[in-house]
Amino acid sequence: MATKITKIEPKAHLSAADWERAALETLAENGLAAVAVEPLARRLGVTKGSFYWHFPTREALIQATIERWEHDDEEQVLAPTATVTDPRERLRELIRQVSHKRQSHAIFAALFKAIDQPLIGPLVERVSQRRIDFVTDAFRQAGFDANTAANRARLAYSAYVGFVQLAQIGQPRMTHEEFEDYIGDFMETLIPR
Amino acid sequence: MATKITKIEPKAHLSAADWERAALETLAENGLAAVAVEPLARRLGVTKGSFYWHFPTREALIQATIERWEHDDEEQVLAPTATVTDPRERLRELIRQVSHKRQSHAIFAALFKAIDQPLIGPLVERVSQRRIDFVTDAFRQAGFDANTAANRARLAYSAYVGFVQLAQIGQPRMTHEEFEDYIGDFMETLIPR
DNA sequence: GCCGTTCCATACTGATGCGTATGGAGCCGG
DNA sequence: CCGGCTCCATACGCATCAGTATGGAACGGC
Repeated sequence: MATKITKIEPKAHLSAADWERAALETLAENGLAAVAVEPLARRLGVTKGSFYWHFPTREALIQATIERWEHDDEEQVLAPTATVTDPRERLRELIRQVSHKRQSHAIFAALFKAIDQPLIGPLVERVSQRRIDFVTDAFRQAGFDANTAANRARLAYSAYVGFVQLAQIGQPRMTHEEFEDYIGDFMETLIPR
Repeated sequence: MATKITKIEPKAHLSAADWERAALETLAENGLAAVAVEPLARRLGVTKGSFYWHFPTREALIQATIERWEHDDEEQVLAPTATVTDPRERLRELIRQVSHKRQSHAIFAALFKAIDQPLIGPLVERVSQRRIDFVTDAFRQAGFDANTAANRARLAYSAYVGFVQLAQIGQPRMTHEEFEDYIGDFMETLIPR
């Protein structure tokens, strides 16, 4: 009767990867603070006796979880669009790719909320640097001088980060069409023709 | 006798406003979670016996603190620039005003981190809506149609929110001059001439 | 000087989390 | 079929924080 949030139940035996998956989901849904041993154990239908067999500490779980995420994320976002040769089209493709990954947005927003944590701050910094560099390169190849390209990349990435934050409160109360229109204006404003 | 982290010490008697000030500072420095009764009491050099005389609960302190902030913030940011008649110049003035308020950025970032809290989410939503509306109006007066103005305002506000977040990790590792240059490009890109 | 109000200290309870210690159930190779 | 390995349950200890109960010090009005 009591809302148990999200219990997953099955599976006789858990693996470390199971804990990491549950941790990432909980991170996206309820933030890093909710990635706690006992609540996770309840969610998985076991007790923390199980957890401490797979991981030495909570920190180790978080470490493993975000490392996996960092790896997967780069592989699925930057790498595919990097193959587009035309820099403007590459940027547009990146924006199209990124703008629809809602689960990814939730995770990224949760990471920003925990940016003061020792494991999370450096992570977000690494990821952000890579992404900004990626976008900066594209703008340079599109004809901007180094300085202007860096500024434009900062602006674009800031807008992305801000959007992800605002999406949390449904602030841009937009329909799907309005959103597509926004993305269109976004690209037209930031990417020169 | 050992001084704890940022102890404020003096003052024989505290008022509710003293607690609210300490709460806002702690919010900016260490986030909402750090706005806890006992740590705050330690910071103020008293015990929580004092706190519970001034406030019925921790939530009441947070409520009072953010209400004061919301009021002061609107009065000090939007109201002054609203008097500028030319819409483009009004936007530029707003950007200039906002871009240098570091304490305000820290508070706003902390609020976003706690956006899932019942008191904070609606607050951020109210404030964001006001600001976006303010900017949208300016863009419309600058000649944009309603739809494009709304999109441009969303973009500008998202970039602001994202910047505030990124400033936390010193991500835009910029000198003062680089920052001014960025703000210049920011305005040139988003505000038509 | 007495007294009540203001402000705070002390000492609880209860909840929740991390981490540890230990034992026990099930399965698998010998 | 038995000892050992894997995986987990149970029961601790320890810490932190919200909130309560109660008493006490200082101070002003009378």
